[in-house]
Amino acid sequence: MKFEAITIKDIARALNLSVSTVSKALRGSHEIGEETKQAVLKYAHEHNYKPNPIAQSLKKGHSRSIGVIVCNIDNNFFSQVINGIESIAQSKGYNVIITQSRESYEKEISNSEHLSSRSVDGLIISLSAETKNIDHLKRLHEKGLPIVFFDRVTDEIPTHRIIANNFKGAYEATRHLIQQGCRKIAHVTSSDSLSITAERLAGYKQALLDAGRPIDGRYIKFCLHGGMIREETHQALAELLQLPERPDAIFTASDRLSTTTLSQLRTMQIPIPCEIALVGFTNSISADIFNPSLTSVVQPALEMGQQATEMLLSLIESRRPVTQFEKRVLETQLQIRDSSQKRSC
Amino acid sequence: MKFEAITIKDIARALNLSVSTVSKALRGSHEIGEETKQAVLKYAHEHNYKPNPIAQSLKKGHSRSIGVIVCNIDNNFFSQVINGIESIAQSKGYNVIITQSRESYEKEISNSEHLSSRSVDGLIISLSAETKNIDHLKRLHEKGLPIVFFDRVTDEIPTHRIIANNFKGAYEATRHLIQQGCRKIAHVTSSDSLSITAERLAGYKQALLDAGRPIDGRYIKFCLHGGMIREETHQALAELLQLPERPDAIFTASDRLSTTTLSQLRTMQIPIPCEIALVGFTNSISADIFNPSLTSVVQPALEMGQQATEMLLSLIESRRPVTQFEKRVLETQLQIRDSSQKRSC
DNA sequence: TTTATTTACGAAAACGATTGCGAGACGCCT
DNA sequence: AGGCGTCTCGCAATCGTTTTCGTAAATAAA
Repeated sequence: MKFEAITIKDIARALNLSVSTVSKALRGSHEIGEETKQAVLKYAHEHNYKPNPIAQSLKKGHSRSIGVIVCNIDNNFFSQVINGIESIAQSKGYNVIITQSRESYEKEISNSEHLSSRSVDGLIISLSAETKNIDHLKRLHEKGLPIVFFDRVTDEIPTHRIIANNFKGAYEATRHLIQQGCRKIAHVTSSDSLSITAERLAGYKQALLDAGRPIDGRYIKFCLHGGMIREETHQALAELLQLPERPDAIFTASDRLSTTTLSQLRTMQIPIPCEIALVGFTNSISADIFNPSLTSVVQPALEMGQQATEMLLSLIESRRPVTQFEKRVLETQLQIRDSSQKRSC
Repeated sequence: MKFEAITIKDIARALNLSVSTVSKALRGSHEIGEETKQAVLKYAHEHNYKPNPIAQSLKKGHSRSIGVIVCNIDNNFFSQVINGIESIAQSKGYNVIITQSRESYEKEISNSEHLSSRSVDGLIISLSAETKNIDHLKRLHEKGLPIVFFDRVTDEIPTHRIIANNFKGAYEATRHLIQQGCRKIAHVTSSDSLSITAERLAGYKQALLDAGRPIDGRYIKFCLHGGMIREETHQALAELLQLPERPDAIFTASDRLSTTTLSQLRTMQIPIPCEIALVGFTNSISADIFNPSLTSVVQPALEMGQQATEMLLSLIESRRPVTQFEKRVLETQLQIRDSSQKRSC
């Protein structure tokens, strides 16, 4: 099956003009007479002519499309970011090609190469949990592909970055738990190679320090797959619960980790918040109907996507090489709900 | 900024060959000597040559990419479907371009035209809630664009379709509520122009009829935006609660509708399931941690995406025009949780 | 030795669009 | 009338790749 569309040639033939004349008329060139121009425009419109973007891309050397790599779209944070990306991209006439790394280093590489060879004009990416080496992105960047990092970023590549204030978000979450009277606050987080992990961990630690609490490594658990594998989270939880002094609060550092933890604490029939208080780091739109409703740090995901796209497009459309790079930090918000409030116990 | 890649020409020049020879060597043509072939392959590999897919698309008339239109990716059902689509597409070397109609007829039109003019080889689509007229898709289909419908389908276009067994899913959900002893079962559903709405409504009605219950239109509420607009759902709920005989159960027919309804019943402090039992139609991975955990009809979303893609690819890759079209129906599953179980009251 | 066949490669057109340049046609000026 | 500029338009090259066809040389067959 083949999709046949009307081309500039068809118009030229029908109107007995040359291809170049039609092309110029379509673009409103001054070198085409008003009469001819109108005729072309009229015919084109009547026959619903749409320039072939493939041909245009080939000719112009860009595709007016941008690539996105996230670990998983089945995640409220990322799907909201993508909404932001799409809204800006669409308004500026860019296509968005979304791919998922599924937290796999290999897939991240193949996706990035696939996208670049598909001539995307730029890339918006949040690193996978497995990614420790970013040579594949360096290569592309050095060859001139504009890249913007969001959320899980790296400073090894000189380009724009945009993240949430993970440190502060984690700090506030932890401080909140402290204020609730929790004494043993555990932190369940993702792969330690991720920037967000380090930032959130630092916020957690600082809050403890500022409250004069000790930092105990046994209360910090890394889940390399960020909650995507239930057993992993389950294992981490089990270890926490077997500690001589059981934690009376858990601060989870990612979307999936938060829901998985909540789910598993419930199957273990551990009362939340009374036995264990819980604060998540999630953009779930359903956090308020969880049982118990989940206190969480939420990120301005939509805005992050929008701003990332704006930064990328400015890179793409910049006439001269950009040398000044920005690192934007968006504020998070702590939404306090039942899962962390000890006073009701 | 410009992304410069190595081309077939560069190889030709470097090896003192003609472009055509290089091209053939790269594709392993028999008409190229083994020695030359190896030299080309070696050089290409060493310089990380990647054929320009844009040029290939232009030449071959297809792009090895498929377009997807859903109303919203920020929805567990659709993101799971997309996961399915991506998994198959990627394994067959196809790119996926995802767009969102956001339930808008206008956006659906512009997206479909954008995609087709971007030379996608095929389209996988779930209709928007606003869509009543599908001439825009008919046009594309008649011009030869392969289309596969899923979830929200139409029979006005002769092509493959894949849906869940919405009738049966709704039937079982309603029957379950009847078995729980509910006497006044309301149905909150989406726009009545959607195929899924009609199918689920029919299942709901049939279950009532089979139980010898009357069907009362006042207990059926249509939300044109499918829960995307809170006020709309709120309004529907308010009307239901003001009925002389208040419903003692609600069966919601879509993902967002289910969470929104649950959320709003909770803010109204109506005990679930005791005052009102609730059954949703959702693929939320968090349904078990809702408060109360939500009984729901879940669709095999991943499978639906996979099969839709397989059907589309068979259409795309078919040598001759396909005239035999399939309508696949996948079974749903009723996951019974707390929100519908009256016995604990 | 001549003719047929195979092997190995190159020239050129094509995909659809863009664009610099050249060339008629026309009017205007001196 | 000749020269000049202006206005319109077409020619042809270009983007990177694929593919058809042609052709030279090498080999096999006669």
